[in-house]
Amino acid sequence: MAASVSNTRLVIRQKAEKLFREKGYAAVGMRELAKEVGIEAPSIYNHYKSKDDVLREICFDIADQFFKAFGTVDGNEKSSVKKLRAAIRSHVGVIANNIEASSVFFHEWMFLEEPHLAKFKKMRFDYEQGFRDIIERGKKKGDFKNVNTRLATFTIFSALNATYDLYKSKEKLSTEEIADGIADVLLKGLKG
Amino acid sequence: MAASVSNTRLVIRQKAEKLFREKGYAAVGMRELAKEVGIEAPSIYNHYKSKDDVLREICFDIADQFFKAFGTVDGNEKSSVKKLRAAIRSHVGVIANNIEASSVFFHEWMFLEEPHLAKFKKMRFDYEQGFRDIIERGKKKGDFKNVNTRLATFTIFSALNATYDLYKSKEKLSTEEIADGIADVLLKGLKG
DNA sequence: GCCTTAAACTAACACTTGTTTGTTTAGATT
DNA sequence: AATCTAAACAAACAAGTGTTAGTTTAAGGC
Repeated sequence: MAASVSNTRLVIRQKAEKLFREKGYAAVGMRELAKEVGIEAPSIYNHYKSKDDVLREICFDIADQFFKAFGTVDGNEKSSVKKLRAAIRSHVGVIANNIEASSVFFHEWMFLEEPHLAKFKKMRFDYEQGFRDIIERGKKKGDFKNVNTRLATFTIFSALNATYDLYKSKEKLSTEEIADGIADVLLKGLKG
Repeated sequence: MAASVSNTRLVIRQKAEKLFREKGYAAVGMRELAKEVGIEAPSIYNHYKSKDDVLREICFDIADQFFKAFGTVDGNEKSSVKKLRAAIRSHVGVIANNIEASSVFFHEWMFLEEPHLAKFKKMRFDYEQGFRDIIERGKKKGDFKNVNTRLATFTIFSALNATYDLYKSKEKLSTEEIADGIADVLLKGLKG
């Protein structure tokens, strides 16, 4: 039941995620990708229309996951601090469940071809807007300091989107430790 | 006087910084780079040994600047908070003075060939160690909260190394505003 | 006016790029 | 057993890759 996607197609995608992350999209050839899968390059075209098609699937699948995860953050009843914490946890959770793919999402999206590139940029802006809204409302309610919203959002995403590096390092941290650790630094600050 | 480096060599480097940043090292060809300079591809080899040679000069020059800038951070008399602030200002200052090149430094170093790649990694580790030391000493002195040093350093560098994005955006911020704004968020936190 | 030298050029090399074409293989369906 | 189909393959395409060889151009010092 449910042979919805062939196994080969899935392997192609997983190996693409790994290779695109390791070497960058432009530096990975179709023959190299095929070899990693254990087939010949033209066989990939039985499963994907083009090289760009593989990248597109990776990037937009992660984008969907970010939106879905943010959708679970409760809308109105929590405090801004709790809301931001929940959003950070959701975001880091998606990265944790898609370590290689999310790294590709963050660093290789620029190789998407139009019109998908424009659509991607819009989606990312809309997603980030959710975070900006939390901060704006939090500032008005007095939950947050009167910081520059853009600078704060920027700092948050910079930290969150680099968490890939933490997962591949020696000192193992759980997703909760990473999410809460970063949230602590961002919310309470370093100063003792 | 002081025709130490020809003008063409400098233009090659500047255009390389721009193109490597825009499209990624692997996606930029020597013919494309040459065209941007206004010469033919083989002429580049009168000034640089190879494509990798161009990337190497860009990356290691920025690395030197980071070390020199960190060297100006006063060693012993300041509080840890002031020391961290000074280090952040120095770091952001280097990025501000080398917007394109520092973006290449952060995203394209992986394309360096050995043995330079290994040397680069070591330099970066040593540089980051300076920040880890500040935080460690600050924690011992009670200037900082008892946070996870690695997580804190990670958060700092994630934010600092993405500042390139702030410079190319519409809402113009000065280097001081960016450095102090990020430092404020990191030190004092968002919570009001 | 000649010689040197730096830096440009054209032409080409060997190889790799993403992709298409046409064919074969193997497994499932009838 | 015959048919259909998904998915593999080898061969080849045109274009592009970094780089080298050999040559020409142009400016400066004697």
